[in-house]
Amino acid sequence: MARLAGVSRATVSYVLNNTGAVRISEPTRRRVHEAARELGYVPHAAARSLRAGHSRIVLMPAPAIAPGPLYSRYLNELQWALGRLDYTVVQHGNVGLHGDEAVRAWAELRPVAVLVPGAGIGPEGVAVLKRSGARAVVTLGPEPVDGAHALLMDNERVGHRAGAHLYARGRRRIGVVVPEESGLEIFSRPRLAGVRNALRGTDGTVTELPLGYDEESAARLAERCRGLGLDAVFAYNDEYAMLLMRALQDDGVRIPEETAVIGADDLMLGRLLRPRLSTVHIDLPSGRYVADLVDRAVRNPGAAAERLTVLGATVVQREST
Amino acid sequence: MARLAGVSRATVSYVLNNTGAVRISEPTRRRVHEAARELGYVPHAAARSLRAGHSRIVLMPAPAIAPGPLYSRYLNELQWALGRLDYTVVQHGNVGLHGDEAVRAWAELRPVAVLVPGAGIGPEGVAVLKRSGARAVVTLGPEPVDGAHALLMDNERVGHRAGAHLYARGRRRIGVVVPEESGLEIFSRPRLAGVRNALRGTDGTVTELPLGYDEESAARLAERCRGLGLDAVFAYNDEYAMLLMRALQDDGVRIPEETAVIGADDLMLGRLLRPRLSTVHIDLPSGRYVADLVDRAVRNPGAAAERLTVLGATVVQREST
DNA sequence: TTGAAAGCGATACCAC
DNA sequence: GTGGTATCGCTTTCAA
Repeated sequence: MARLAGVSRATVSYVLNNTGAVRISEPTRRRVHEAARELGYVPHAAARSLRAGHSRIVLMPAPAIAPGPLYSRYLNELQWALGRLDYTVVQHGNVGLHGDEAVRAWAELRPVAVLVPGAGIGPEGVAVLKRSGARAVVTLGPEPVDGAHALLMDNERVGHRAGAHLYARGRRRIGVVVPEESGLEIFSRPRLAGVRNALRGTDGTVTELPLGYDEESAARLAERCRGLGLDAVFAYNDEYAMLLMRALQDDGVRIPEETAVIGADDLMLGRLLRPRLSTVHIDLPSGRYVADLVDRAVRNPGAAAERLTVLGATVVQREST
Repeated sequence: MARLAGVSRATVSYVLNNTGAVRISEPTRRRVHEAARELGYVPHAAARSLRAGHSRIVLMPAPAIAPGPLYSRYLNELQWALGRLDYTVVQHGNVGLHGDEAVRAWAELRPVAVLVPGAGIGPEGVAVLKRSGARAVVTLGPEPVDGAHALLMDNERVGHRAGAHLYARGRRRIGVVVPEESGLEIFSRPRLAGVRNALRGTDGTVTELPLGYDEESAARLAERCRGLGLDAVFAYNDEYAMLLMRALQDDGVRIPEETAVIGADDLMLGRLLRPRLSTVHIDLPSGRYVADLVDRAVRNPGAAAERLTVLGATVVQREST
């Protein structure tokens, strides 16, 4: 390539990588830089990582369905933080690939670390990734996976907080909205379980309420709520809560007097409703924090897998409960 | 590697790639497959694309700020469609990189095609990508870029539709909400311009209204609206519309009688407000369609750059206008 | 039907 | 200081 600019490729490599051990004369450096710019030279990541035996790629599977606005904000923060540590963050769009296939598709890129949200991987998957050169595998999900570091997003706790809050406010017949949309079970099931646990051993009851993300479904569910005699509902997140709350109001149900409603995720829009929507605010770990964990794991691949619970959940009471 | 399983690496390559021209004996194939599974062998994408001279990677820069829920749905559809055509979709998290730097970071991965949303690239950028082996560069944005195929997201039209609608409903003093959050200008500026164009030469006036995504900002703006004597507002999208509408209502403004409000993007949540929010529904091209365009461009890199306007905008009148 | 060997681009070591 | 050269994992051509 740019050795057409007068020098050998080795020299080019030295110059462009600013190798400390070897000193190149200033005129030569300039010639190389100029030639590079002129030819629009861009190093070949594949060749480099082939030679080096590893890449600086941190791979994340792109989620099949956006879990909510929270996630994309979080993702950007994380990308920024990893970028500062000189990693290249890459989201792999493996829609339609499952389990093993997906893992192999990720492994082909030989990422130095893999960040898996949800439940997209098992112990064998982790092993495949590690054998293929990944120095760190980090899961972000409800439970740890053997061999991988775990950031435990304890959604069970979210449900527990909501359940305890409603019970403390005197509610006994509690419904829990679970999205019908598939791909959200990883989050919604633990939230439901959390409510159940909060009410276990009390006189409260918990009813699962499937809800599709559309108005007809909400109208049907509102009607069903009436029949069930519920006095409170915890919805998967604020969007589903808004949907149901509207339908209940249209049915003449007074909120919170007859039925209390609480959501989760603390979206801006929940504050706009009347009554203002109570919610469970979720604290995700900062991007910095996760980025540092990844970096530590990469530098020290032998270390024991860390397991950290990283999801703070606090009830924000507004007017709907 | 798996040649420890009895055969040469060439044979392995044949078997795993199902090469048609060479036939391998069935027992050998089995031995190779078994060994591969046992060793957890995964081909090395870098080595392959180094040798082949090209990859199957379609690269998209990950947007710094999610333009809305519409986008993630669209992205998934696109990823799925490209996956079916055997491309590997990769979102490059280049937060903090600008212009040229970002383009070079993308080029390092030697993608076969690059899909750039927004205004993230200029003609020189396209040239760099092409020199580095990209067989297709496609922009999704307001205006075409030399050398690249363009899917013209004509946000000007969105604003135009909204402006024309409001004017037709008898409104004359029209405010246009523009997000204060940076990164959204690519979408918001053309929408504002569209309203201006729709009202050019009439007795209507257009006022730009900056709005941050929070309640205090909305309250301030609501007050300002009163002073300006506006009788209609077109908001950047439904979320900003909801925010402002709530603030106006809290100020005692009757909607739509005193002030009409219309948003854009046709989000589910807009229907839940009272009055139901009017909106400009946006038709994005199907993932299939864009995937086919990319595939055509890759197969036939010499062809002239296609320029297609791919954004349908229709006013959905509900109760707020 | 299989094996040997060249070569993709970048790098690191070793001579000059 | 600088220029050859072997090397990474894989595909492909050529020979056997």
